[in-house]
Formats: sequence, C-alpha cells, structure tokens
Amino acid sequence: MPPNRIIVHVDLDYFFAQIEELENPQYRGKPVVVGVYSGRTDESGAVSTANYIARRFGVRSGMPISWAKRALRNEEAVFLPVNRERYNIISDQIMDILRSCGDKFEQVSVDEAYLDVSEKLLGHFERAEELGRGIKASIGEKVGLTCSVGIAPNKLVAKIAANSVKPDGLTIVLPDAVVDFLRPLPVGRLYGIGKKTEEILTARGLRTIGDLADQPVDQLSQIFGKTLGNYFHQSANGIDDSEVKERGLPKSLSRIITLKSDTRKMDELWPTLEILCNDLTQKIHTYGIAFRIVGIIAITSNMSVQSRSLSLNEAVTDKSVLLDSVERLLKDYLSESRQDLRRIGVRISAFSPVAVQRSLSSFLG
DNA sequence: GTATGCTTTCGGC
DNA sequence: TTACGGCCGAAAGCATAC
Repeated sequence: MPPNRIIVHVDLDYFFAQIEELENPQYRGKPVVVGVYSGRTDESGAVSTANYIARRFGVRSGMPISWAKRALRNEEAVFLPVNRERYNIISDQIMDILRSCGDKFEQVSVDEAYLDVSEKLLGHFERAEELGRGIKASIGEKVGLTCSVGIAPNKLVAKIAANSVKPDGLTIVLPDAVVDFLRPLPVGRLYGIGKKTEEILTARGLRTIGDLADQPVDQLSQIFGKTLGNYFHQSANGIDDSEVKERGLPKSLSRIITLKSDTRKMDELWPTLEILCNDLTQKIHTYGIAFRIVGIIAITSNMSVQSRSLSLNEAVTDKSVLLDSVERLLKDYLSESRQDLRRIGVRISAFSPVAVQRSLSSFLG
C-alpha cells in the first residue's frame, strides 16, 4: 500500500469557447462568447461560457446574451450558439485520455474529472508535477486544449487546488501543506457549504476554513448535527476519504424549453410537454433505466422558478405513466398559480436499471 | 436528538 | 441599468421514523 493517496482533478479551461477557438483560429485574440439562444428574439438567451478575453469585459456564465453584447459593443467579439453534440465528442476523447492516465477514474461533468494515481506513483508526490505536466501535454497534443490541474492527497483538496490557478494551471498541494493551503480560503469553498450554511457560520464569526478548523468538533455537531458537524470538521482540516469511482447511472434526467410565447393554458402547453416526455422516454430506453419520481419545472413570466414532483409506487418506463403524471402535476400547479409560464420542463429521477428482458416470442423461440 | 426520505430550491457551467 | 438557457447535482426545508 502506497504511503499517500495521490488524487488529480482536471478541469478544462473555458471549455465550450476554447473548442470554438481551436476549430476556428480566426477567433483567437478576440472575445468569444458561447450561449444558448431561445429563439424568441434574435438575442434572447444566456451565456454558457466565455473566453478569458470576454471575461475581462465582465462577461460571465449565466448572463443574458444581450448584456454580454452590450459589454462587448466596442469590441470585435464573436457570439456563437452552443453545439453540445460537438462538445460531447471532444469531451469523450479527453475522458478516454484521462481514463488511461490513472488507476481509477471519475468523470464529474462534461469538462471535469478525478484520477487516483496513488498506485501509479507508488504514493510518491515528488512525481506529481511530472504526471500533471504529462496529462496537460497529452490533452494539448491529442486534442489541442488547455486545462487546469490540481494534485493533492484527496478529492476535496485536489478540486480546490485546480480551481486556485487557471487557466492552464498546475497546482500541487503536498500532504504537509494541505492545512496551510486551506486555512485562508472562505468556508464556502468547501463542498457541502452553500449560501445558507455559510450564513450560519459567518454569523458565528467563522469566515475562513481555518476558523472552522479551529472550532471544536462537538460545537459543530451541536449546530449541524453529528453527521454534518463531523463532516465539516474533517473537511476544514483537509480530511476526505471519499474514493475516486467511475459513475454509474445519472441521478436525474430533464428536458426544459422556452415557450414561443408566455401562456398558462393547458391546451397550449400540452404539445410541448408531449415532446419533452417523448425525448425523456427515448433517453431512458437508451440508458436501460426506469424512473420512480416525475417532476415539472415551471418558469413564470417574471422568471421565478417553481417545481412540483411526485413519487410513483414503483419504477416504470411507460410513456403513458409519464404523461399522466405530468398532466396531474401541471393541473395541480396551474390551479395554485395565476401566472403565465415562460419556460416549462419535465424531470425524472430515482432510477433503477431495467433487467434486460427477452420478449416472449424470442424466449419461446 | 439524530437519521432518513420526500419535495422544492439553489447554484455551477 | 440592461433582461434571461438548459441542463445537472447539491443544498435546504420539512415530516416522519428510529
């Protein structure tokens, strides 16, 4: 058994926009903004990713495209629609490279992954820099993209390390340096600490991870319960034993769409919902899974987001059950709300694998 | 008092 | 100030179970 675990976090830099730069060299040196266009008006939509040149002008993920256009009105900026199929192909190529770089591999999202290289490096952190450079060089040579890499004794610290220097960063946090690395950072950088928890901590004068680490574990347990209290205490002290593990089934699948015009009429919403349900049933068949929870997501004219969901008694694959559930949820929702909807979505979750079934005829045959 | 499960909301990219 | 996608997993809030 190696003396240390060595965990790598790889994060592709401004992924969508970087792919566009790679495939269209004439964009390089210009601000590049990739976004989702809803089709309502020419500019209606939101920014997915922007390159660092665009970010210098204040462009951010999630920003309305019209804002980004205004921020870049005096620049020769490039605005592009997302091409998810294309990005997924590149992502698969990169993930195949990364999978071969370590003993264990875990893809977190389209542009992020963890590697466990403990065995490969025999626990020797002295070889971490060479390995990190090697990973970056492989992706650079085979795909042409840059990434930011963090290497540390666990997933928690590796991810924070990768995020601390970007783009094109390589940050190594040795086991002895973990505590000093974490201490000055705000508590919100820890996994599991969101806005609410951060508020509770700040109210008690606990602003940095160091403040949290110095807190007696019993006191944290008193505030958050034993499980969370222990967990926060461990995280703040740089302790994380979670394993790098290839992910299985997705936890949820959803489809959401912006309506051509706002409405709260069932007969105007229904054709759209049927399309969303069709897409989802197709997806679950390709995954070979059944769902037990069905939900709808409604975004009203004033952009407020609401959702409703229900649990079925058992996991199913039927489109008819999905449609019936969605109909019931939407009717209930509409009876409670008077606002028109701008966007509407369907979400399914609580999956279980469907046993591969042989049809009766093939069984008999 | 804590764990678990269900539902809704949040937040990252 | 402007005005706005489509996903996903995690966080949060609550009720009930242990």
